[in-house]
Amino acid sequence: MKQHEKHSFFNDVYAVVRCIPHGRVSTYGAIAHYLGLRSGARMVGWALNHAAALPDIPAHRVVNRRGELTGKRYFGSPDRMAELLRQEGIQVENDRVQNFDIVFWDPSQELSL
DNA sequence: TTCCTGACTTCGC
DNA sequence: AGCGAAGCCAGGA
Repeated sequence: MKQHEKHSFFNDVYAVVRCIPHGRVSTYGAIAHYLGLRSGARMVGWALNHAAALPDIPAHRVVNRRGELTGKRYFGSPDRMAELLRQEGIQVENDRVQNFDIVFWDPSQELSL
């Protein structure tokens, strides 16, 4: 993959994450699938890791397919990610998003481009 | 160059 | 239901 394409992939991930509505969450796999990657879920997390430095990327709204806060250890404080979600009205219990099927936001279903 | 690792997902037992 | 292994792609050593 060329440098320009990688840059574009990063931008796409950031754009989708920025579109996640307040109080909703999405998953790595859903974003990867929306971007056309077969199993690029790990790449989404990898891109988000680099996006952690950017303040306007709500990376805390991206969890794994079971609603688990797998990326919490990259938010500085261990409970930072859970607190950010709770501030948006999302119930978090034992590092898991409650009512995940309700707050789940699928870009390929709700984001029409 | 090869080998290992990872904010994941899916399949099999 | 829960756990382990494989598949996946990109970067770093």
